[in-house]
Amino acid sequence: MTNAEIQEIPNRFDFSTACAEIYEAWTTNGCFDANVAPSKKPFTIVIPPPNVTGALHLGHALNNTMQDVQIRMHRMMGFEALWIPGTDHAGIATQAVVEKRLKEIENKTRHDLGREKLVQRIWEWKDQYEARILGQLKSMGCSCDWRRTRFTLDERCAKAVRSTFYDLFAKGLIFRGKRLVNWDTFLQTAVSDDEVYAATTKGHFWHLQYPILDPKSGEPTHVTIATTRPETMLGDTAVAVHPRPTEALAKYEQGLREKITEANAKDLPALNAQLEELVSRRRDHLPLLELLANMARDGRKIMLPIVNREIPLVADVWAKPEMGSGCVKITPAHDPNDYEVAKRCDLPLLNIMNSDGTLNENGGPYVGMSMARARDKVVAQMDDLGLLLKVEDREIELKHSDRSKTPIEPYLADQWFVKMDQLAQSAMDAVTDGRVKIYPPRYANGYLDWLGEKRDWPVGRQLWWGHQIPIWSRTLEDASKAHSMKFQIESMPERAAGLLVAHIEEPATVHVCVQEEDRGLEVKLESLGLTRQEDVLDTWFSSALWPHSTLGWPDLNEDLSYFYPTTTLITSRDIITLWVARMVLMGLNNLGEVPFREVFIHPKILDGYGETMSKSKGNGVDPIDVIDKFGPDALRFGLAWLCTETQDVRMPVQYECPHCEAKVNQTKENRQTPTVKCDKCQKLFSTQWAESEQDKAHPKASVVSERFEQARNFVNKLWNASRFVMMNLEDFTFEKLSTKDLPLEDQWILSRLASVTEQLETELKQYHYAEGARAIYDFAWDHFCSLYVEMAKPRLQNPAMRPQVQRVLAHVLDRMLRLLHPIMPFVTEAIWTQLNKITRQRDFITGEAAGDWIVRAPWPVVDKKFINPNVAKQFSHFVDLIGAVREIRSRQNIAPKDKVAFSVRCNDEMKQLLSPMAPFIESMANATATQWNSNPTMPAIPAQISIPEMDVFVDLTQFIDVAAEIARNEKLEANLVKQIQGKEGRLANESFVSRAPADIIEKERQALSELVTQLAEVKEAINKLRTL
RNA sequence: GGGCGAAUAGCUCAGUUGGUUAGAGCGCCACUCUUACAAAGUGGAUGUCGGGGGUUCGAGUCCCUCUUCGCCCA
Repeated sequence: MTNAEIQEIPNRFDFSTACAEIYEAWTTNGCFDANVAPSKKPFTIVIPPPNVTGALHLGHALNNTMQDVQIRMHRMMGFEALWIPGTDHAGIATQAVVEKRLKEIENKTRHDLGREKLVQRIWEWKDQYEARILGQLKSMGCSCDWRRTRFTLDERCAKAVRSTFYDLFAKGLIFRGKRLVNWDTFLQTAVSDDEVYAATTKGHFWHLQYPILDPKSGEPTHVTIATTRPETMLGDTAVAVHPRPTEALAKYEQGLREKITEANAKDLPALNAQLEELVSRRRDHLPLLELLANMARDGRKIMLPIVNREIPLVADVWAKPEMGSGCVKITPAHDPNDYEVAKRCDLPLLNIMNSDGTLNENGGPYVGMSMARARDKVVAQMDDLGLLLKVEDREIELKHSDRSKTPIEPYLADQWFVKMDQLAQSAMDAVTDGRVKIYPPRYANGYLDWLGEKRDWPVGRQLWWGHQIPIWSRTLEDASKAHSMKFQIESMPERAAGLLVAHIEEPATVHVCVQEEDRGLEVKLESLGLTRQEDVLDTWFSSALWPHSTLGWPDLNEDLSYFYPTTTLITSRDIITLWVARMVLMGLNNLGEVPFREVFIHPKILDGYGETMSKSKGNGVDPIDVIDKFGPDALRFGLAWLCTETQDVRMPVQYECPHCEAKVNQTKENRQTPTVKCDKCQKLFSTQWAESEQDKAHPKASVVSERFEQARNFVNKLWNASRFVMMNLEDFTFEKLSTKDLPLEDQWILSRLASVTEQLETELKQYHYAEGARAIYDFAWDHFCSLYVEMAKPRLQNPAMRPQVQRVLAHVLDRMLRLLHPIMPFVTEAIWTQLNKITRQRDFITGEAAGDWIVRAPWPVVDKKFINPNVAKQFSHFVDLIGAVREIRSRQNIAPKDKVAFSVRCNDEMKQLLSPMAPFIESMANATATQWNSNPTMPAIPAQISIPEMDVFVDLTQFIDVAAEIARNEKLEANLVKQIQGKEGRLANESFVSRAPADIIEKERQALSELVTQLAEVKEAINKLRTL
């Protein structure tokens, strides 16, 4: 490259065109491909597969940047670095989105379309979003091995899922049972606890009376119960009362009294009121409860109104004597607690609801009605019957489905489960014994607590989008027929071949699990009257296999044995239990080996109000918007800078007005509206919510955050520093430098470079991204650009010095680029390419010529002999001196073009050290030192600054602004007085002097005496200035 | 109700085993187009470290407690 060409390099890095080209070049040259390489150590990461439900937001950008930094760094370090990309089918979420659109646009339900056609639609959706997501990752610079892109519903994953399911079924770890599930009546599927959120809503507490059948004399004629869901009375199969109310009440009272003795004043009145109420309850109500408990033991029945069904009065501890009437209705098929009661008391389970949320034939007169409508009817009828005692207003914690936002109905359904006890234990052991390390370690608690509950995992979903459960079933008339069918099936040759397993579910259902896709076998089973289970598997079932299914398991190939276990998993804290824990137990089950050695949990990105970003809230930021405005390197560096260990990242975001480019803060009010009016130009722009033609006619604003400006500026700084270096490499000659006889500034920058290399490496390996980013930022900006490059300027003008400073510049720039590459891959690659055009020989330590791609360049190896704390200390004197002169200049308002003179009071050693730096003092502070000695002649009008081991006297004869100088000194004086008082106070304190360590006391004494000297000098200076 | 975390400059965040005058970026003020960079340079101002107690010669840092916020679990 000629000098003229270098001069033409623009002074901004044009990321908008360059990055796509660079990325294209990386991929066509196979820079991200990883293959089995026995001579190298593998470094493997599987991507937490993003949902194909929607596009990626900044949280994903953070997650993937953190992974790419590790992958790129380790690739440079010589590992065979593999990053496997892919996406997740996200069963319920994706089906819900597609169904919702189907309803909105075509007014159809999934049943109008049928299973096959709906699934087809979802595949189309998936194709569209998968492409978008992978495109976003590429725009961010993610260096995945794209040849290995997987999807949790693709054939390979399907095979892994099926093998796993079959294996667990064969081991007896999969079973079907009736359970109460969270039923989403809109989507008509069970949803797991983590797909449910609770919302406080206004409701009522209805007090109802049920007549007692044939009460004996002295016995009550009715029991009173209270409920927030009166319509469920239709499904009541008992009323419960506590078996030993006196005892229970006494125990409750004791607890309350204990609480009162420990309570603080604030809570006391409420607790005392509670106690008072309890006492009166014991007096007035307890006899009735004892009577009812007796009646329950005596087998008394109750006539359930409306449906006129006899139900028993039972004794069970679930009925709390301290609450309400002390009696509670039992609806086992529609309430989790009641379900437990029914199991204890052997009560029938009566389901009153259809899957669509209407009442079934058990709903008596209200069959076919929605639950909500039935509620009104039940209440009205009970009122007519004179059985409605009262209605209270009450706030209720109501569970809602996260996907459809409709209230959850607890619903009794057949459900498939994975037995968790052994599996959970294996995953707990892996963390407790350190085979899997979680960073930061505090997150291990939640993981262990959750697994410790060992709750069976409900894996069935009543959906069409997902891996269909590979079980064919038939319910026979009786157990013996079931057993003979099981025997018949087990006699088939496929059984011997290990392709099927049959189990009996009591009393008379045969379940056959089929090991792999085999239409012939399926037909055989179907000819025996078996049908396939309709349910699909929970998405997390397939995600749990991700670290090994992506590597080809169940085929035991080379990739698997080389790259598995993966090295690290980088993810967000909200899926530690749902995903991380399940990957560990599945990896152990399937391969006998943990899926990863380390787990790094990174912070979450919140909006300006501290809320998590989400598409539905409208506060999500598309990383592409940030990339368009600031470039991918700025996005990445900005995220790394923010990625600290303890804090989530709060990120206020702005709309950028497409008319005038003004920033409009995103608020809770405007983040969900289709259009927003610009504060500045008052014109309307549209947002992601614009749907109507009218709204869409306004240009769309991108959503960005000012947080990335610093990083964008840093990219630019780096670009221009590189440009400067390249402009000065025209006559560059390479030579390996000896470490001896280097001038101080060269020693210093090489020392700093070695230190920062070590520091960055250590920080990044520990996932301390923010610290690493800060270290390299400070080095690049403050040390390299602001100091070293500035000091290089006069040396470059000097023919004798020019060759060496060129070499140091080239060397440091080269290594600095490599250090920055994992965080800022594009700009470093762009500069690398330019540098290659000038010279490939830049590293004077190794002497190796640079390769074509920085992405494949070796990571700089720290050469500890360059680390020199002494030089760093010496150099800081120089920095102090420059700072002192500049401060005087600034305070005195001396124009930059005006040269000043100064003298320095210092010892001989300092003179030896700093007087050779005269050219730099000249170029960086436009100042000349006239004297360096222990007793310099004062200028006629001096401005004095004391810095460690030196007093600097700037000659102000030409420039004096007396008032400014007095002000500066007075401020200094006040500051010194304050400090002196503090120190004198401390040293006058008897106990400080007697108890503090001697070195601390000595330090204080010395500091004090220096301060006293300085104060005297400042005072003298002020006096002198006043005489002028 | 239980657990984890947070509260430091106007904003977003750092702050090592307790030890001089608590830092960064953005923003703010002043001055500068000095031949890499005005997305820059130089200098400057800005803090009752959430409140209250305690331990200590010494607390942003350790302990207790309260308040507020976030997340997880029940």
